[in-house]
Amino acid sequence: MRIDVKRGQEVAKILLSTNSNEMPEDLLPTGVAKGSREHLMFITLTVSLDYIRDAVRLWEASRETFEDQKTRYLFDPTTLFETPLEKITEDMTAHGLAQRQHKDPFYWKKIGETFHEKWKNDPRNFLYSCNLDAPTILQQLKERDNGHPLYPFLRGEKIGPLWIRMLRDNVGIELKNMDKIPIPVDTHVARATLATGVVRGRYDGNSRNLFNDIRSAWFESVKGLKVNGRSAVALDLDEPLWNLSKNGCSIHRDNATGKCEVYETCKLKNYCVTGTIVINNKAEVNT
DNA sequence: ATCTCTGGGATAAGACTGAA
DNA sequence: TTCAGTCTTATCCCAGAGAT
Repeated sequence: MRIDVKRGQEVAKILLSTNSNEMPEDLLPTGVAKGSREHLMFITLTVSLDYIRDAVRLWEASRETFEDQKTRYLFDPTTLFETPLEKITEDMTAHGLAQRQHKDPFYWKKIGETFHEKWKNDPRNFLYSCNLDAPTILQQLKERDNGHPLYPFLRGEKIGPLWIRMLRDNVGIELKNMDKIPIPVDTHVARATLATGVVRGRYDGNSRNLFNDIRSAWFESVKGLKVNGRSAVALDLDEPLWNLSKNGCSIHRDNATGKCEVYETCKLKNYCVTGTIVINNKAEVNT
């Protein structure tokens, strides 16, 4: 695969200059103050389940769970620590929050327990212990206890950087060295990157190597660009790329023409490439 | 003839595990 | 460290049954 940095810069420039669209995580549960500890817990625990499922519905289910007095405790680390797994499982199912009926509640509880036991019930203590340095936070998420991850689901290659971005964009926490954090590559970011030809060529195999190329592509492409008067970072492209694919590149994109349903109005239509783009747990690309 | 419903099969998806 | 395989369930698609 070839990484076209020049093209990446042009695409990034256009994406950064367009108004941001709403993301599934932007809506707060009623009664929660932006930037509060409750908000931070809401974002932190919900994002841990933000994979292999419809993101819009996940965040909806999580809001409902928070707004229900009977299940709100699921967002408090100390109560998670004290509550038996069976009860947590039952309550996470009530509003459709748990999709994988065993794994989701088990790891949700585990994350809560870690914040209870290590960080006095408040993830902000964890962030301060990392000196609010984004790369340190990512690295510390990998910590294990007797071989068991302390932050399961939060520590992954996609979720980790996604959490960092949400800390900045949603919770409003300023972190250092954000330029060192890779873009969280999910199917949408991958499809948008490939459909715009920023990474292109032939690929058939495990998607991991391809995703590495995509991360490099955006690291390189944002260099020298500005957004809101500061230097742009790769994370700034997560939201626009995600929406680009969600609303376009992945909806009935035609391999032969490269066009999708919103082609005519898309600001990036001049960058559409033709050819196969298939992203599953394997990737098949020929653009 | 046309609809609604049901169930089976395939598919998608990212983290995790364990083997190499 | 890398790679292949496992886990898990909503959703889509389609065939066939049954209802109108």
